[in-house]
Amino acid sequence: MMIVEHQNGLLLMRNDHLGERNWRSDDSYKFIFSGYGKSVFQSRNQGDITLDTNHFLILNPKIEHKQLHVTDEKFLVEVNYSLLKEMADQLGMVPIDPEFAFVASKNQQLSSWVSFMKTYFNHRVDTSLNTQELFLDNSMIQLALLMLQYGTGTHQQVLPSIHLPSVLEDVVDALKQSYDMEWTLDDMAILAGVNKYQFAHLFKKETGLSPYSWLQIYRLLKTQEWLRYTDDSILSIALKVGFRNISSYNQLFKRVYGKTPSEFRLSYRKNR
DNA sequence: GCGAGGCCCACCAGTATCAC
DNA sequence: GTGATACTGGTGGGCCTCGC
Repeated sequence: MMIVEHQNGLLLMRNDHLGERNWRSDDSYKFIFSGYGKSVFQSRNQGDITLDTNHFLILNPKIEHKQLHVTDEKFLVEVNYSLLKEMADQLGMVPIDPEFAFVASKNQQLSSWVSFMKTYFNHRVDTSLNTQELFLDNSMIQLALLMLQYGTGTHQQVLPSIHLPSVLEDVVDALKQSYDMEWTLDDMAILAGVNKYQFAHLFKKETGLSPYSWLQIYRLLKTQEWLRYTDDSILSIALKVGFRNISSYNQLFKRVYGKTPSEFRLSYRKNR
């Protein structure tokens, strides 16, 4: 087991005690990475989430959660609220606290960051405290930036772009252009030129989300701007982006952010 | 009374898993 | 890698509550 503490957070790698009985919650953002096989986490308000190999999850401050299962190794970084908020401000993101979506994601740059950190800490020799402090100063800033860039959340209006195989790239472009249309798995598979089983499998492997879930999350992110800056009804906003009724929109919003669209709108206006 | 939003439930499309 | 199938979760519609 290895725990490295730093003024901006904490890094933890362990191969024992991979399940937790107790609910946890504190004031930091948590970056959780699944390096070997499946990991399952549970949030008190948002249900369970499964991470496959190289998928990550970001938990917001004060989210009550516990880890149900981890394969072989737990990799977790706590990033202090103040660092992430400062980075978000410097990047000119919306003037509210970033809230990350409760979804599994995959990103090559974050996978590389984790891999580099593991190599560094597994092979360091006689590193002085000053050296380690300096290394972590920069590493935590890098992670905070990557989280804001590639973690899905309220600070974004579209899903972060990632490098995809060309067979998926065309489908994702079409979904982005026509997100308000009705799509079926068959439509997407035909566009990709593969059968729907292959397509669904590949899509999940590359993005961390199933095709339909990806589209729903994309639609949901699109609605955030309307919720913040207009007085349009929740119903009309939901219909605008392609949801067919308000109840499915409400359900998804609550599962992803732990609050309803009207609560989201209210919290933004309170903090403005 | 009316409209907006939330909750509940049955149905079915989409997803995960397993066998080949 | 592909296809079948059991399971999951999104959808649609009815009903309830709340505020105007």
